[in-house]
Amino acid sequence: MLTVTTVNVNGLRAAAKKGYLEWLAGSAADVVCLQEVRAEEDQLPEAVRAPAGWHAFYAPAAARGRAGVALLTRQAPEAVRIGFGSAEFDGSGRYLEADLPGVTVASLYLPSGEAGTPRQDEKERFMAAFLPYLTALRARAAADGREVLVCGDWNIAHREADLKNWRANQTRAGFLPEERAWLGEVFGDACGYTDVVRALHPEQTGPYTWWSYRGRAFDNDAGWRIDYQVATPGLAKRAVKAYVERAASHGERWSDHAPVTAVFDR
Amino acid sequence: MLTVTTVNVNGLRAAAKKGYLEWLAGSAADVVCLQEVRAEEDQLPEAVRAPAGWHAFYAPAAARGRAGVALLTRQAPEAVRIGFGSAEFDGSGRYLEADLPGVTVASLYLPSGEAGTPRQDEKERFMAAFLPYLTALRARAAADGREVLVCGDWNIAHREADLKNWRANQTRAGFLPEERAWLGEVFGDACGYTDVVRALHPEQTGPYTWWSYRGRAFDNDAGWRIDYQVATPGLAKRAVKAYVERAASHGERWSDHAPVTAVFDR
DNA sequence: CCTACTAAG
DNA sequence: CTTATTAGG
Repeated sequence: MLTVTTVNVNGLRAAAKKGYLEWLAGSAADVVCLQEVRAEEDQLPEAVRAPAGWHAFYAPAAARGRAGVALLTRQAPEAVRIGFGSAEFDGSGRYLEADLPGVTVASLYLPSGEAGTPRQDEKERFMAAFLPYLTALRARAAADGREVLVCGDWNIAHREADLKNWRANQTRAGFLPEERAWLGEVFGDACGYTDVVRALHPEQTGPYTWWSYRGRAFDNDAGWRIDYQVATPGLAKRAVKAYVERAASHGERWSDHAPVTAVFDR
Repeated sequence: MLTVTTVNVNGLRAAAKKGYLEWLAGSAADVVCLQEVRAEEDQLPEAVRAPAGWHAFYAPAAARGRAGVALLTRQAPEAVRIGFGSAEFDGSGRYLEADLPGVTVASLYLPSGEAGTPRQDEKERFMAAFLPYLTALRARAAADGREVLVCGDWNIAHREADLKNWRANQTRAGFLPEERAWLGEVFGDACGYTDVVRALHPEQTGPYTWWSYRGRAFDNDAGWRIDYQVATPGLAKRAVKAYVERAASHGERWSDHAPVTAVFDR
């Protein structure tokens, strides 16, 4: 079995003060993908930076306190790589991948965007550069006899079932038609990846993975499913279980996102 | 009797959440002078902006969240003026005065400074501009048959008894020789004001009015006396009592400064 | 609303 | 250490 969890921690230092380490201690995952670390390695307490029993790898953003992805693995990876060959984004703390036996696992933090602003243009540039990489990655992995799993905060809800108020959000970043279409391409024949959670739960609403801190979004379950495990078909077929930890195992919420876990047969 | 209190609140919004309003409700003062309000009037809850039973006047800084002085009076003043005729400082939220029957009361927040930096130059420019104003204010008030009381955070400890570790602080802003000499001029014959608390307690160490939030300054009583009530001699002679509220009446500390109160005979 | 940053104290 | 700011989410 291979168990993988992905979670946007919304600031690893803050999360660690609110229960992240207790959650991690109770996790049975083999690999944990983190997004929005928002810290350099040397800003993290040792127990947070490299928890006992884990190998930890970080891809911080050049801008202090912004973005940042990480990977925790129980077994040492064969290789770890930062970025996806983009001059603009490789130093932005948004993509990190590790080769484990038979599978490449990546931690992705796609830009959030904001409709009608330069940050939406940035998101679109990221999407434009990342789709061909995903296609090439799948081809490369297939040639090597490997599977691929790209976990993270994709900052796009794919379909109407993936967010609470889809009608009101059709003009908001994260549910724009062009964003949904782009994610459709990721899951389409040419690119060829599978949405692991949706494949196992095709009729379910959500499960949501993010609830804004504004208003009473969490209490009202006004959530979005924007965190995904995106797998090559051979790996997706081996998925036996997938779930979102809406209620943290240890009391309070330590992020505005919830951990998304998938279990794969070997 | 006229009772006047001055206190640097270090952010009125934060102070209000920690006990300032409860302290004010227990105050017997006729006039309260506030410094470091750090808010526009419209950023303050109504109960904080204009507490019941008080007339409230504000002189905010042009830079949001910086400096800012205020005056609370139980009786409506005859007049209220912002600034002291300085193009550089009148919009900086550092000086506000009100005419009450027979006395002009001012709330002053002198720049903090930092030795060897441009902020120390700014402090020195303020001092250079403010001393002649104090002299003129006294003359003008005398001609009108009024007394003057300039209350506030002067950001200078006058003598060795006015801070805990004077030896270690001789090169630090707030106890530099030129700053001490300048305050000596305020209290000297040419300018002619009196340090009300020191006049009533000539032999006492302190009483300190500020303890840094850094380290354990408050617990160790490593304080400075930098908040003063500075009066014309006729008013200073009427002072019957003066004290510093090191322990807030209502439990916890709501500022790094303590209220300084003086009671004057009519 | 929340987490970072930075300036100021 | 604490208060604000701003940017980003």
